[in-house]
Amino acid sequence: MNTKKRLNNILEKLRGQGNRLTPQRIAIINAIVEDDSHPSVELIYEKIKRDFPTTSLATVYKTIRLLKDSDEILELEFGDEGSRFDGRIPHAHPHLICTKCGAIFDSEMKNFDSFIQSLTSDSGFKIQGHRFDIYGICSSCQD
Amino acid sequence: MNTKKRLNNILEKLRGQGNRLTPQRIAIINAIVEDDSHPSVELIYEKIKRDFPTTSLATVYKTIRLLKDSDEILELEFGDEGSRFDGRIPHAHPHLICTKCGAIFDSEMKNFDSFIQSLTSDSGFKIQGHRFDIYGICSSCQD
DNA sequence: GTTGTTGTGGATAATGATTATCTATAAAAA
DNA sequence: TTTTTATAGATAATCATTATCCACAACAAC
Repeated sequence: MNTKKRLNNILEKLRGQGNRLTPQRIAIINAIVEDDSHPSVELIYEKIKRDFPTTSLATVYKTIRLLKDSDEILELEFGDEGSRFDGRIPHAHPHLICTKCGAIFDSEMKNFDSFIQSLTSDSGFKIQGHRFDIYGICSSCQD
Repeated sequence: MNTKKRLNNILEKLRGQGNRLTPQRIAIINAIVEDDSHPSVELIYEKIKRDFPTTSLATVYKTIRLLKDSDEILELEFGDEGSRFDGRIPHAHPHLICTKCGAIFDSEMKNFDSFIQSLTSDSGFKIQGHRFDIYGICSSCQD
């Protein structure tokens, strides 16, 4: 699905839940959905302020929360270093994280869910989700 | 390696690095090393206070930092909910986390490192480590 | 288009786990 | 025993995130 279509789908879903579609909100959602770099809150905030200079950081946080509650983004928490967000692939999947430049890359793996199932089959767990981060040095930073 | 032997190994390593072995420090390290429940800072703190009632929370944090810097414990950060610690298996490995009772179980998997290598072989990453948490309901909580 | 209702934006205080700071004291060496 | 200096304990500071407040704008009804 292309970005514009996904944006409209999300806006419609939110409207259907009784939320108002303010210009700031639309701008924030659009910024997240079109960005595949797994941006931080601060980065989204800076981008939005170009068009809406009076935007508050709280508004960014509130809109992100809205998207999370609707399962339209994936939050990757990093403790002290704050969170990064995946607005393109909202379901859990492995990420490759460069410890040098901070870049985050998606690593879609077919059958990853079934892999987890087999890994945990003898544990008696009823699996609900996961978080899989792989740390290393990206190819660019190795040069 | 049994717990007592591992405790002595850690204490010797720390002493060799010029650190002093205070009774509080030994007690904290022992508490972490003998506990396979992946305790929180607060839990360790409460346990230590039984024998050393005047212990400060800061001392627990400082000792944990010491162990981390020596790669003798694994910290599992959970953002708001604080950290949990694996003092038995200090290297990265998958964990099963019960979203109902909060219990954390180890999931040692042979060849997990080579699995990661194969998963990331076409990414150009030089792998350094990982974090793999699997969320679900443990067998006890399903009853 | 106008009006009325109410959810939202912006500013800022509050939160809470973790860290930094400071000084008396205890660990280790001589 | 003495001396040196790292550590324990108490507490303030930090910082990402959340809560709170009210003026205002989004949307529905007319």
